[in-house]
Order: sequence, then structure tokens, then C-alpha cells
Amino acid sequence: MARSDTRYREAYNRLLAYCETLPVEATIPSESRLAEIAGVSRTVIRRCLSRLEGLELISWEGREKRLLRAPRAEDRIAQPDASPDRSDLEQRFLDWVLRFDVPANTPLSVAELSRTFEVPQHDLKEFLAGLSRFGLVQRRPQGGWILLGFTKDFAIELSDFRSVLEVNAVTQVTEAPVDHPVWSDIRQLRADHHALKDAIDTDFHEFSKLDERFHQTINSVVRNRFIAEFQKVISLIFHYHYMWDKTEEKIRNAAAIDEHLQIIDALEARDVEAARAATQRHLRTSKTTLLSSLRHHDLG
Amino acid sequence: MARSDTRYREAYNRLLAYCETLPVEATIPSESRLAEIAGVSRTVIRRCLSRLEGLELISWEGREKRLLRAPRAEDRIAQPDASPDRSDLEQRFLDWVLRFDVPANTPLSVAELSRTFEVPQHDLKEFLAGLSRFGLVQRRPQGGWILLGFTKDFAIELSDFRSVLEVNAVTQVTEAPVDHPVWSDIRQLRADHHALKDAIDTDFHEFSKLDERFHQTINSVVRNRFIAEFQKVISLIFHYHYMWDKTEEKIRNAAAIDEHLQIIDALEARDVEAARAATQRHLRTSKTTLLSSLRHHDLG
DNA sequence: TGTTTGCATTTAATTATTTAAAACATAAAT
DNA sequence: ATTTATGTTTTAAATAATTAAATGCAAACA
Repeated sequence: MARSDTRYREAYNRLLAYCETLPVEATIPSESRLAEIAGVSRTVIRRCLSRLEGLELISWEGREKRLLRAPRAEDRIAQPDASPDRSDLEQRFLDWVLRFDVPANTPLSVAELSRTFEVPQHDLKEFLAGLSRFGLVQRRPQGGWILLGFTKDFAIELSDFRSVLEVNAVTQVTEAPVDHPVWSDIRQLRADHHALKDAIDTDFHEFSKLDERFHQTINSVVRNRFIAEFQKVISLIFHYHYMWDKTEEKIRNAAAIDEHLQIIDALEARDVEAARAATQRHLRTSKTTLLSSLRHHDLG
Repeated sequence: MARSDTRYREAYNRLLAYCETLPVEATIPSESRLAEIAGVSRTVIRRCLSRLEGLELISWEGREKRLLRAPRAEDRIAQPDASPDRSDLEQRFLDWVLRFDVPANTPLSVAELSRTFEVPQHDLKEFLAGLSRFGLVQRRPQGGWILLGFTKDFAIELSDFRSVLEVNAVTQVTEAPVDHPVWSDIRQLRADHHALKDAIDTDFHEFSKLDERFHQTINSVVRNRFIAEFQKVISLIFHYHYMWDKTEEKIRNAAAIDEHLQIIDALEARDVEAARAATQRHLRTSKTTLLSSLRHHDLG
């Protein structure tokens, strides 16, 4: 009942790898030097050295440390299979919410989620605390959490916020210098949109990827940590919904391609007002789609 | 080493208060009924009933529960003095960061913070996880957290983001219907600005409060959970900085009053473009002030 | 004098334990 | 028969205990 010693195990193996680069009889650097090499504290290094000494891989007296023999494969320390991941917990969580269409006001059990996602409860709580800042989940007075998201109000507010951010991004693009990489990206996007438009009858499901690329390109101009953090969540939510809402997909995508092209036209003409207007039009369509996809879920 | 039994203690006292409303010999409602009254689960109620029975306040056999005597003051259960607070941890934390001018990249010790703020470590971790979504703090690979905030880049990005949100808010105000409460608030604000302008020589430090009210009024029109969450943090940060930066306070505040009045003029004239322009001008000033206050700190 | 080590203290991650809640089953009452 | 209450079991959440790791400081060494 304590923290894991993964850090020690990893450091030990890393140290072993370092020893392999040394000739036998070589003196081993100072503890603090080794700590730097392995990226851990001296405490961990000392534990590693103790083990190395125990296996008679090194001699260790005072500050005199020497390599006695070349390390072998069986000297390595076993590592409990790495925990799946933790970085993309966000992606997997939203995926789960949207895929299983988890309704609003569902109580979220940390214990259960921690099992399904194979992540320590601890990490999950931290993650939920973060999401609560986005108004996606909330603490319950009797303890635990509930999922708030994906009501109609939520979708409306999210869409509106997205519009605010994206109109700002578009404005920034029109102000970007001619040698900014975004312009060549946009040229490429125009070509790809035309190509897909010509093949829309068969390849209409390819649009999802193109759409993501389009919005990412526009937003790439905005260098802002706050906006970037939000965009991640927003684009995830919108894209999942589009993926799952298959009604009139072909028609919808064809229309979206035209809307994108209008934005591209305005951008290349450096016409701020036209670009803003076109963006607002496009996002209004997006909002309608998102809302109608929610209605579908509600009814069936 | 377990969760606290605060819930039980509170429920018990609440139940006692309820018993005081009953005459002696009265039958006591069902467990589930009592659970509703006290706002806890049946499990807690049963614990309470056990104690009541132990103190011979009630008789309890099967579903036959009767009040044996009127509760007295000494029947109440002691309550470990309530933990200070937890809701305004955010306010107190930012206050601490800004007041002590904690530099960027300072490691934050959960243990230490939990002592200074008298809040369980647990709550603090949750809080920090939330802040990490705003890019104010970050997890360190070797464990723990560091404060990222209040570098120059941070201030610039925060200011820019604020501008985006506030220009949007101003736009929304111009579109608000005539009977919207914001209009009377604005009328009042105009009067208060003029009053302070006349007394600026003596009362210039009163501006801070007025400024907060002004921006709150503008933003109150925007009904959006995402934006609201951010505004809380943003206004806190800006206001603290202004409070601490005393250089040329009088001149700065006088100028800000005029800038506010320009925004008010444009709003009441329902001139979207003028309002946006005036807001952008005002926020550019704010940004400069914030940046220069940071420079002061860096040098001294 | 500057670096390295030994030791002690502090902090953080994680688990174990307790309290609380929910779920389920049975019995009593209408 | 159906509702309602209680008894019992299962499950979860909050928190303290526990160990790993980090940090700080003084002594030892070169």
C-alpha cells in the first residue's frame, strides 16, 4: 500500500545501459552525475547502486565505484507491464461519452471508469477536475461526479463559443504576412476541396478528415494557450458528432465544401469582412447539424 | 484513516432538531422518510437511530419507533469545527500568487499549500488539476506541480484572449433588446463614471471597483458557461495586478474612465463598429499596463 | 574551495480502511 | 397483490497510512 517503484526500476535499467558503454574496471561517475543521466533523484540512484553492488556488478566503497564486469541481459530488472496510457485519456473519455451516447446528468463512478479505462482512480479524479472547468462534468454534493454535457444548451453554448474563437482565427489569418506558411496550406486546401467536390458521389465520407484539416489550418495561426486548449475539446466533440450522424451526409458535406471554399476565397482576397461573414455562415450550419444530431439521439 | 463522519454528525443533529418538533410518544417516520428529511442515505439514518436508541431518546423495535422524551441540548453530537472554506480557494490561491509575486516556474508543494490554505491536500490537487486546463500550472515529470503563469507570454496571450471575449460581449450588448436590464445598468455606469471623473483627484483609488463593475456588466449579457468560467479567472488576474501596480495610478485611472465612457457612448448609440473599436483600444491599454507591471516586478 | 557523499527531513503517489451510498432481498402492511 | 419498510449485502468515495522519491544540510574528501 504505497507508491510504485517504477521510477527506480526504469532508472536501474537505464543505468545498466549506461554501464554497457563503459569498459570493465572503469570508475563510475558521482551519484549526482548519475542522477542527471538517469533523470531521477540521488535517492533512487543510491538504491540502484546498492543493487548493482549486490549483484557484484560494481565495487562501491566511499566514493570509489568501479565496474567489475560487463552487464548481462539477466542483470536487468523486470518491469511490470507499463500502464496503458494516460495522456490520451481525454480522447478516450470523450469517445466513450459520445459513442455510447451517455445522457446528460449521468452519475460518473470513478471506480467504474478507472476500470474501463485502466487508469488509476487518482488520475481519473484529476482528469474530471480538469473537465469540470469546461463545464462538462460537475461534483455532486453527496460525492462523486455527474456528466453534465450534451444537452441542447451545452451544444448551443459550445457552438457559440466556437464561433467566437474561429471568427477571431479567420481575422488573424487575413492579417498574416504573405510569407506565413498558412497561405501555402490554404492553397493546398483549395485544391483538395475542389478534388473532393468532383468525386463527392463516391468519396463523400472523406470529408470528415478534410474538415478537420481545414479548421486546424485556420486555427494554427492563433498562438494562444487558452484558445488551443479549448480547440482540442471543441474539435473532438464536433467531429465525433459528425461521424455518427449519417443523415444526408452526402448533401451536407457537399454544402460544407462550398462554404469552405467561400471562406478560402475571402481569405485569399484578404477581405476580412467577407471572411468573417462566410465563417459565421458556415458555423451556423455546423450548429444546426450538431443540434439536429442531438435531437435524433433524444428521439431514438 | 478513513473518510470523515461529518455527514453522520450533521444528519444526527438535523434529526434531533426534527424530533424537537414532535410530541413525546409520537411515532417516528420510516427510515427512507427520515433520509429525505436529513438529505442522506438510509445507512446514515440507521446509524443515527442506533445512537438515538442508545441514548434512550427513542424506542426502536422493527418498524415501531417512538420518541421517549424531548431531546436536550446535551444530546447533540459535537462537530469538529467546520473546515474553513473551499469554494474561494481559487480567489485565495491567485491572491497568494500575485501578492507574494511568486515567480514563473516555481515548484508548488501540495503539502505546503495545503497547510497555508488549510485545505485538505486532496482538494488542492483537484484544484490544481483544474488550473492546469488554463495553462496556469503544470505537472512535473518527477511529480508535483509547477506554477507556469505570469511570464510575459502568458500575459500577452491572456490579454489577447480577453480581448476576443470582450469584443464579443460588446457586440452582443449592441444587439440586446431595449428592455434588457443591461441598458439601465449602463446608464447608471455612465453617471458613476462622470461622478468619479469629477472627484478623480481624491477618489482615484475607487476606480478599481468601478472597473470591475463595468466589465462585469458588459459580460453579463453573454450567457455562456465556457466564457463565464474564463472571465472569472481573467478579471481576477487583471484586477490584482492593477491593485498592486501603483505607478501613475491617478493618470491611468483618469484615462481609463474616458475610455470606458467612449465605449458607453458607442453602446448607447448602438454603433457596433465604434463600440468594438473603443473596446479594442481600451484593452490594448490594459495589456500595456499589465505588461509594464510585470516588467517592474522583474526588475525589482 | 568546491565537490561528493551520508544522513535526515520532507513531499508525493498509492493503497488500505472506514464511512456512506446504492442495490437487493425479505417481511409486513394495506 | 401491491406497496412500503426494513434487513442485508455490495459497491463506491474520502481520507489516513505507508512507502518511494526528492530535497536539504553537514561532514568528508580531494
